[in-house]
Amino acid sequence: MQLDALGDATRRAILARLLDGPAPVGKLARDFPISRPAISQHLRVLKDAKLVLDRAEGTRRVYQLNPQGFDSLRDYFDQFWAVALKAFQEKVEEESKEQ
Amino acid sequence: MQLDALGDATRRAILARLLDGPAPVGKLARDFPISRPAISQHLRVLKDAKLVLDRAEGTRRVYQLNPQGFDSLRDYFDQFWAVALKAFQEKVEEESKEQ
DNA sequence: GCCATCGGTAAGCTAATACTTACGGTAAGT
DNA sequence: ACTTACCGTAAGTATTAGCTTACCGATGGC
Repeated sequence: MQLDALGDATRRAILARLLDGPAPVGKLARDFPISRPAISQHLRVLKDAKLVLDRAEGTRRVYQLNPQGFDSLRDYFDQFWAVALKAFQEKVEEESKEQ
Repeated sequence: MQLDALGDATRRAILARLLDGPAPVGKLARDFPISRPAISQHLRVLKDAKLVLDRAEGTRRVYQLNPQGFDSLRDYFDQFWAVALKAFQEKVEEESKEQ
């Protein structure tokens, strides 16, 4: 589930960083106060969640956002949201009936 | 941040349960395989994240979804999504240029 | 007033997870 | 071929987070 991967502030920061464009692991590591292996581990979680994808580029490994994971997350969220909105609406109607 | 609260499967299940309507703590606890205090603790996290709100009802404490948290979460997500989409688009354009 | 129900919180345990250092393997440059 | 740069993974540690039991206060019914 994508939300498990998003439950960590560092991973969200990495994703935010990738909004500026693809970046290799080393560059990301330099931008963050934690070690390169730590970044690698976060990237693996994000990759498993399909939130990022990677490609080899010479000796570097470039990571970028993966639309797929965000799509399915959006679907999940929209669906939840639709049901919730309906529930709120019904509640409001009920309350106005009680008046 | 709401995403920290959503990073736990049990809390997501509690929220999904609350889609069916408001419920007191005890009822929620009976619907889940964990103890009542555990539910209470999850509810506190959800409340801090403004994803649920609670009201006293006699000796019971009834919890329900809080639109506020979902709104701000949606804003955050939409904003991220907009930037990401733009990034993808620019990348596609760049690639077609390179052809 | 007394007892039962309900729920929040504290304390403590355990398991998960985020981090570090150390190592190894691959690609590029000289 | 040798060296350098880059990165993933394994192993170990420490912090965090979720859970349980135990306790306490508050409300409501008798």
